[in-house]
Amino acid sequence: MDKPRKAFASAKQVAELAGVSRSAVSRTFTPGASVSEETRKRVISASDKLGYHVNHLARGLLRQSSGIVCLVAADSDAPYTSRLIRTLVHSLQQAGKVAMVLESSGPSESADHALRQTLNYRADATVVLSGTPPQSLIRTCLDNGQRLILINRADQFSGPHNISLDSRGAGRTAFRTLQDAGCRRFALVSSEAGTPSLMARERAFVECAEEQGTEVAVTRNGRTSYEAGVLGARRLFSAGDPPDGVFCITDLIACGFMDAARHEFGLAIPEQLSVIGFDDIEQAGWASYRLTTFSPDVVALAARVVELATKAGETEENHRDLIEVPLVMRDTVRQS
Amino acid sequence: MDKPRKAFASAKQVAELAGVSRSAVSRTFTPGASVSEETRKRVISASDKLGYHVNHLARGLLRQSSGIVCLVAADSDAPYTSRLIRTLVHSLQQAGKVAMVLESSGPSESADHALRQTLNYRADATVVLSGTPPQSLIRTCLDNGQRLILINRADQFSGPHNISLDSRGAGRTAFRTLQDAGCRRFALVSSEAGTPSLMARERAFVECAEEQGTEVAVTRNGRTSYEAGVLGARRLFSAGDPPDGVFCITDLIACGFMDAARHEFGLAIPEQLSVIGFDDIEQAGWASYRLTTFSPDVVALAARVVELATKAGETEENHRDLIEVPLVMRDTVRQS
DNA sequence: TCGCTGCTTGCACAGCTGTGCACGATGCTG
DNA sequence: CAGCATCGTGCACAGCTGTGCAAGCAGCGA
Repeated sequence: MDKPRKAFASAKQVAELAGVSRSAVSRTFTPGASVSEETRKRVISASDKLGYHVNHLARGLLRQSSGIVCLVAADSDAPYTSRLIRTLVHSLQQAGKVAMVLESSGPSESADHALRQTLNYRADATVVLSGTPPQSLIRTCLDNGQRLILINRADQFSGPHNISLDSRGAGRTAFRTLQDAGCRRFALVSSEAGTPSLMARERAFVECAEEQGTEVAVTRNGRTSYEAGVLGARRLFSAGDPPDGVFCITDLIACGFMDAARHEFGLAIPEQLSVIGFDDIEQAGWASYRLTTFSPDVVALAARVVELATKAGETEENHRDLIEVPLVMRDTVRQS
Repeated sequence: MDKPRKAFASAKQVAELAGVSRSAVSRTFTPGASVSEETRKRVISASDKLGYHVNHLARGLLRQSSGIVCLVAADSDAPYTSRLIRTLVHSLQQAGKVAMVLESSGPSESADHALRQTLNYRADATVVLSGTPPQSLIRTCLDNGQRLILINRADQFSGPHNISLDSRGAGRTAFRTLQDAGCRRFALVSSEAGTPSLMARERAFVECAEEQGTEVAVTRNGRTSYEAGVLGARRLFSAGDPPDGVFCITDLIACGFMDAARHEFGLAIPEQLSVIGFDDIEQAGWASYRLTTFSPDVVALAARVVELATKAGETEENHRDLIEVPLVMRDTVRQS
């Protein structure tokens, strides 16, 4: 190690080694700039020798665009969320951007601190996947001209792009499907998270039932998790008048619900009990579940996000996308 | 919008509004710097009014330390990997760093391009979770003084920090546990990924069996996934002499293996078949599986990584950590 | 009152890059 | 051969911050 100080080579050093000006080096690595083939060769040769890599911090400083897109999520290890994140990370890379991931769970003070990173690093855009970031921060993002993309949040903000899955349609379709399968006593298993998209699905399901003159037993337990489904099943099947058609607001909940229904209460699915989920997580396709569920097109969603995050010009205020979510029929709803 | 140009406020503007020098602003946001209470108040008031946020790009440029830690992974949506990533992201945030996530799957050319981002952004450290980044890039990282932390890779490099789970011990414990449970015909279900840690577990299990004078049926199928387990079961149970004690190299594989064994071949677990996994993913605890498996302490692992990524001074060359992984007994191994 | 000490504060520089502008060289055309 | 367009190249500036250094100022002891 003969250079303990300057670990990274700078464009200046490359220029000296190649015998050209620093501008030439910069232009070599700027697509569309005017450089002769001769000097380009020499610059690339020199930069390879020195292991030169353009410093994106300095480039971002000058261009007012860091190339960073922030993804903020809570519970980013949940199956659906992690799939979405992975797809986004991949798509962003393809588009020449890079993803910075922030966890917004935990004490709100620390989440607040974390979210400020998106401003500190001058992210080109911020994508809010879940969780409830303080409104004040969202306001701050908007005031600073931060491009903000909210997924599945029906909040009313003037400015950010909104992309939502059609929760309303899904809730109604879920009810009709269960009804068509011959179910009579309906239930809804949810969590206490109170996310806009969860609430919308709940409301749509219940409304649709009321239109048909039917009641729905609703149970909400803790976080949106496997355990929430287990607890939901215990509540519904311990009391009298157990349901035979259940909409679980999430696949994770559905898995817990089905496991408890089968192993604790000995119920047969779909013979005695029909179940529908939402998300189409990987486990929904596993042989132990074969869950009939709504399957959002995550790739299309990610593509749309990247498009919004990348497109520089148009700041169409208060843009809204609504994506329809098809129902995938597997084996947890009785065939009529 | 009265400032279409300069979206973000700079320290200079804050200084002007507060009637102090720009240095004072800088010092206000630098812990341990010398500022009077009077000016600090005025600076903070002004910066709140302007929505000022320190530009970490410029700060990183000057300090030669960006505050960014890169996490590179393949298949980052697999349950174990996503849990590890989430834990790392969280721990890094607590330590005042921020995580940049890179996907190294896909065509090697694009992965190569993605990995260069860690150099472009002058990351303080790079953590390789999985996948097989080209050796040339690792070399480049090291040459540039990049702090590199390899997890579960037994590669021989002089320089990077290595943290590994004790695959060897796990493989041996798995065999002994199955043997003690009375199993006679052993099998190993793995993937074709050929990751160092997988290979080490395989070898240890087979070696231990050979020491006892027993043979092991080994099957490897595709990627490390649920399907790999399904295919493994089909192979092992379609041929004659089916096994009664199986070590699945991963929980994901174990889930697929168990589902196929039960639903396609009607086998009872653990009565006719004992299964052990590795990773202790969330699904391993679900009622449908209740899998006996090895449970790495992800939180401790993450803490160690953060410690290595943060500690500035000591560059103890070629450091190696080996973490023991306890076996969690659930219900998939017969009680003797 | 004088000298010394300690705390603040401003100046100026460094850190690395992208790009407008001017200038020189080169090739093409009449 | 002259004039012009084209292309490549270097200079210098901007973008934003952290910090060493020197200077100013107040306080305190003799």
